[in-house]
Amino acid sequence: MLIGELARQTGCEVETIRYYEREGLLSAPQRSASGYRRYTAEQLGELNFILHCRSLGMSLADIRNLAAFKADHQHDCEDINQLIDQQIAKVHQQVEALRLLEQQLLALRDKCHDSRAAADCGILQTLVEASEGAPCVCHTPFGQDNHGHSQDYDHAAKKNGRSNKDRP
Amino acid sequence: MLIGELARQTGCEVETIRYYEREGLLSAPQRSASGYRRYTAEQLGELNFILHCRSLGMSLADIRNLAAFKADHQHDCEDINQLIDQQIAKVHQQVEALRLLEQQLLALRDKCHDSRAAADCGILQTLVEASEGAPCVCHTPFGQDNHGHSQDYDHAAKKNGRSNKDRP
DNA sequence: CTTGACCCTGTAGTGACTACAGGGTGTGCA
DNA sequence: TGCACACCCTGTAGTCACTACAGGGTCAAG
Repeated sequence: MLIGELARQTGCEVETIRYYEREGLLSAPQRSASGYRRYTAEQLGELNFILHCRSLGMSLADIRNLAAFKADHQHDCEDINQLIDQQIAKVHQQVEALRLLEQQLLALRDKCHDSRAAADCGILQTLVEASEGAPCVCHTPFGQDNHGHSQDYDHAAKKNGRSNKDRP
Repeated sequence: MLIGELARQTGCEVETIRYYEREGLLSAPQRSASGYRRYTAEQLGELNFILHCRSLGMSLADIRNLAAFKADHQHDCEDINQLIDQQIAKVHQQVEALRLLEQQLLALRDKCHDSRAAADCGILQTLVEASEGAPCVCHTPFGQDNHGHSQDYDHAAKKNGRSNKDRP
């Protein structure tokens, strides 16, 4: 099977497949006389494994590790469990950070519901005052006196990633 | 004030400040005879505004827009409200996607609690079977018969971002 | 013989930084 | 005066997981 067929069967883009090969995640396939990649069912499984792990939010480095464990049948699976535990912890932290963020944004949003001039906008005023050192509604949503900003916000929200599906 | 002092006062790294200037978010400061950047209190406020917005998860592009609205006092603040609404929607989506992810990982984790050989590890087995087309516990956590993987997972978790705080 | 779909390599772009290299400046101290 | 050392400068390249081209080659059908 050629790379385009593999792409169709897995829903993975051709260029992503080549990228995984370059990164050493996917084993290099045999080549036809003209240099075309020829994939087997085994490699289809390999790619599906990678995609499944990716859909669980694992990094390519994690997947590389997992694949190594998979190849080494005698390896103590405690390492696998740990990898999943770390992934759970990471995702859990992100959920918590983002939930806090959502609360902060909602508190900020509550500062203005009208259509006024920017100069009178409660949201903008709140943001400007916060930048001048005032305690801000968005970072003190529950009346706490916390100076500075949330310490454990880890920029999880900075990537507004999109899947293949919601692209036009 | 020199750039190092501004960095200390804001908790922002020197190189990030220069980056914001390059990106046009922070106005270019005056320079000393030897070319050193000299910042005023106004620019301190400007940077704090940016950092505050960043801590709310806004992109630099959003912050650029917001700063433009801020400068144009007569601008209808409906645009500001909309920007915050979009940010809330984005964060909310990410929270939902990550919560689903967490459930999936927990379901997977439940497949193995022992210390066995990798060949017998329930987690690994589940992942391998899933890559062979079997319905997987992690992507059918509630007994549904959903083929393929979660459609609205938007790679929110793929950036395992770290803040300044948790670096060694 | 041409068309058009497919394949190849290699490079550059994304976002929001971060990390250097290789140099210049400013201040304090011996 | 010489030197150490902290600070500053520009410019470039790296991070992650792709994505998008450019510029070319291959292959089957009509």
